[in-house]
Amino acid sequence: MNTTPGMPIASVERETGLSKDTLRVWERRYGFPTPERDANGERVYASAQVRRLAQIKRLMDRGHRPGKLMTLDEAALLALDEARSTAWASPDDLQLDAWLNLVKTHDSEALQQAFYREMAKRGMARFVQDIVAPLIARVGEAWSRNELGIFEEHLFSQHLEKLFRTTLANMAPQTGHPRVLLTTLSGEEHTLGLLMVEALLVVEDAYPVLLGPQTPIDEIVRAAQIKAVDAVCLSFSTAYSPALAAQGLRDLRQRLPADTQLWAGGYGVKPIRKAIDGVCLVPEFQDLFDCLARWRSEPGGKTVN
Amino acid sequence: MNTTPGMPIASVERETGLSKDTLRVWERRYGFPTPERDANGERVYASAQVRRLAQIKRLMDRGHRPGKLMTLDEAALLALDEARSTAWASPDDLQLDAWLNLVKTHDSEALQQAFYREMAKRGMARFVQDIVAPLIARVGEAWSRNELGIFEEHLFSQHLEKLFRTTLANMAPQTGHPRVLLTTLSGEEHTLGLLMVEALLVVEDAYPVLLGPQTPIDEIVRAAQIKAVDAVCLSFSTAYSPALAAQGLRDLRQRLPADTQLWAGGYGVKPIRKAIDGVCLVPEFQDLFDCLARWRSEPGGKTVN
DNA sequence: CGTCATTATTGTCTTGGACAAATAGTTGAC
DNA sequence: GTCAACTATTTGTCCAAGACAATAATGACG
Repeated sequence: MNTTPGMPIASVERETGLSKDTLRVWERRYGFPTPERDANGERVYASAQVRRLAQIKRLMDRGHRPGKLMTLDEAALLALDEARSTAWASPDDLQLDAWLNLVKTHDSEALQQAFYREMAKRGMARFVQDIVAPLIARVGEAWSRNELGIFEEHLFSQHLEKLFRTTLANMAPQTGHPRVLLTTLSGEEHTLGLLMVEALLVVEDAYPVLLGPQTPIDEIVRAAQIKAVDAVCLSFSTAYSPALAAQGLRDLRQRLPADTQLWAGGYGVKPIRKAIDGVCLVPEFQDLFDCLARWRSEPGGKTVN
Repeated sequence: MNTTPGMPIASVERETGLSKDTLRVWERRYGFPTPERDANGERVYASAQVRRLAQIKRLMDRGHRPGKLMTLDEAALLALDEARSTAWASPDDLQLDAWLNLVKTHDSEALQQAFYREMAKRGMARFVQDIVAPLIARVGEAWSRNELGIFEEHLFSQHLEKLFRTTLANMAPQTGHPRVLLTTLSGEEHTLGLLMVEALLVVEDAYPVLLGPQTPIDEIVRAAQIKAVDAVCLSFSTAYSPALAAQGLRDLRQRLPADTQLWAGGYGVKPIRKAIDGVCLVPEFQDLFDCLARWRSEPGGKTVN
């Protein structure tokens, strides 16, 4: 029996990354979503609507506004999804499509081998920028289009995690500058971004200190002092609310010593338009090298205001 | 003169893990916390109260109830923090104390080397059961007693993750029976338990499929079918509500094919008294070997596709 | 001492209103 | 035509007080 019982609002919040408040206010303003009610009068969302909400969230992270998206039908939303895929055509696109297919068909061994081969061929920096980052975006898009499920996405993530962990273990740096603390704020649980940054920093002779995800702000401050790092680098995925990210960065910047730099990277910082004082926004991996170069050009690593 | 002007409710939610709703209802019911208001009438929490909220949250995770905790003063809370769970001494206890001290003093290199040495000495199975699992419990206790911070706990977890990932990568099994899917339910984000189980399964010639944490139930079912596993193994940490775990296990058992076994492990299943039909509870690692042996002795277990 | 029914506790959901930050649209000066 | 400043709209988050179901604690009874 494949009955679709529907989910409560808390599950929808977890699945889509849209807050309960947002879900309720959308229903009030736009007339979408239209959840049923259970015996207790609480919202019960049909799974088709949850999928659509996730798709809308993806499109919003790309810059579209909810007011416009709500008026569109299924076909129009799908057209918007397709639009960008074709727009960003690059020489590597065919290869990425082939790999996306390996993900869809759960061909774990072929995928793993292809990863190692391509990393050896291009070197770490280009591998991360040209292959891994776009492929992660592709997988996310495919997920939002319901072309693959959470299962495939998790398996894909596990392969990448394994790849980076083993590669990094073999590179094992015990020295280098600057020393960079890698973590995320509470609520951001994606680790892959941190691993990619760690790999890039290691090949650039920096010394990353990987702390894992979800560290409260005052613990980040304490860790930065104890580990004597020159910079703190945070990662934000698309799911993280830009407003929360900006607030967290301001909080952290205030408590962190002035001579400790603060970098913020990942797709989640792209929607942040307004620059935050004393925070270096790193929306693309390329910008990470700029941050690194800027630190190295400064006298003694001291920040000059 | 307070250097920290205070934080909005969203930041407190992020820092403490208490929902906005909970924070507001506590204020209404118990008269704590007592945030100031800004010009717009929105709550502004003093950092001292945020620290106290975090402390209360820790005590609640250990089983205390908020209604009692709210009436206590600073000293009484600290007394509860210090209160120790009954620890029975074992020959390895001194060694565990020494290692806990390495965690407290952030001596990463010494800890890592001690781990590898001890694993080589005892073998994987005994290393996991006698050293890693008790040490994780120790670290959890020390954290709840405020003897070490989230920073130290994160660093400790990262070392263990690195250890297991690299060891597992080198063992890299491509075959073996039974095939076991490893994951957690949504809401349980701890991965270390899964990695330990994976290591034990590999040395026992089973074939684990690591899916990572937080897979929705219907995706677990789909993954089990596609990967043609003989069993699904879930992990629950102490933080996970036993009632939620039991409910999730019943739901999953109902949707999973009858010939696919369901194992549930971790400290989180210990409080589950009532056996669940068709679910094998694995509170200790030793019980995992029993499950494995039982599968292998069953007539259906020997059939290889 | 265990088992069942009752009572207390506690987190989450509800509604509808309000407002500030961000974005879009408009006007005017150069 | 370009850029700046001003106004209008959009949009996410916060607030209040009430309600209820799930969990834990308590008491009654065999």
